[in-house]
Amino acid sequence: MLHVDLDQFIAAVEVLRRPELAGLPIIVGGRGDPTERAVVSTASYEARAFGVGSGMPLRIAARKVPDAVILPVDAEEYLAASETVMGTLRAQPGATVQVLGWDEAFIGISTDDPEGYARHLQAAVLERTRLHCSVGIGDTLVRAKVATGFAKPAGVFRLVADNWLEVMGERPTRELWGVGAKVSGRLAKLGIHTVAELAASDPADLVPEFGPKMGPWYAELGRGDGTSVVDDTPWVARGHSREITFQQDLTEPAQVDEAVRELTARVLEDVGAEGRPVIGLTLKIRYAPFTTTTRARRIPATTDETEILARALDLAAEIEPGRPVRLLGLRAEMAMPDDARQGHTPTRGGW
DNA sequence: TCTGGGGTCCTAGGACCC
DNA sequence: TCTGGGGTCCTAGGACCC
Repeated sequence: MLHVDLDQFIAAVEVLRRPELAGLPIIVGGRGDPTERAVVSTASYEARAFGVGSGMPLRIAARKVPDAVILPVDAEEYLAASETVMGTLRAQPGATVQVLGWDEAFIGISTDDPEGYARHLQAAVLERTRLHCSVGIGDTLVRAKVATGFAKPAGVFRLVADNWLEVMGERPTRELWGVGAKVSGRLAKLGIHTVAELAASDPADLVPEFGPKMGPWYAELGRGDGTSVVDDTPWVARGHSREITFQQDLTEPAQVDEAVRELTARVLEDVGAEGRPVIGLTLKIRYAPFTTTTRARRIPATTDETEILARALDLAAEIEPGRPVRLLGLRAEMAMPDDARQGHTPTRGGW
């Protein structure tokens, strides 16, 4: 299968509607105001050269790149561009398309010439959207996904069982899809630093550290193994959430109360559009300066918005009085239809 | 330097039941 | 008084991804 990933997607979409920005260091984040509390969503390659990356505070990014063009996030525009890209991929005869996000998808296809097919896809996407993409070819989803990293920008790379260890073996485990900073550190404590070492590890040896599911799964990941099924079953969200970072920390209970009403209204916009009952609520609380905690409740299934608001306010009542609050998030978990796809990427998280 | 906003899934531990 | 063994459900927290 193939994995398609648009190059610097958000920045590229911004350049499409403002061609004069081509070649400039572009930073997209928040409302585009670097004096506000916000972080970078995407930086163009020109801005990345200054050390700016996703997740960095916008204020810091602006300091690193004094000449940067800083733009607000325009989710609707990116979603529209994404739908055109995915539509182009789905229009390819014989292609099964599993969307992973705005700018990524797996493509299941049967072909004798995957490189040729990859080039064909790139040309089709470029012609339809004027956007460039990179394509990874693999014999598992994990290998295809990792391959795309070697294809950037605008290239094609093949990673299969035969060359997996040759290409990835000496690289740190952190480069695997699903291994982050924490897990790579815990693996290192077990003497496992490289992908080859992880691939050679006994899955049972990882169970005490990572549990019965994750332990063996990491060993499999080290070998690049896993599913090779591209699943285009429509995705059904398990829940919807909204977060607000306050420009000034909240100190009064009345402010918190008002914020929870606002959050609930926003979450219900998404939930209400689907009409599925809410079965759980989670309130995320970030106290200043930086401790995050959650309060969760399972609730009797309901679509009654007054009832849901009352439950959200119950959770808010558990916020420690007098402690400044910097962020609040509310997540509503919804009942799942029986035929919904269960987990559609080889890793938890993602889309 | 000071940390978005949207998601998914796993684990540990306690409560509770038989 | 001391306390099995298995199971499910729930909450809090952690980790990762885009």
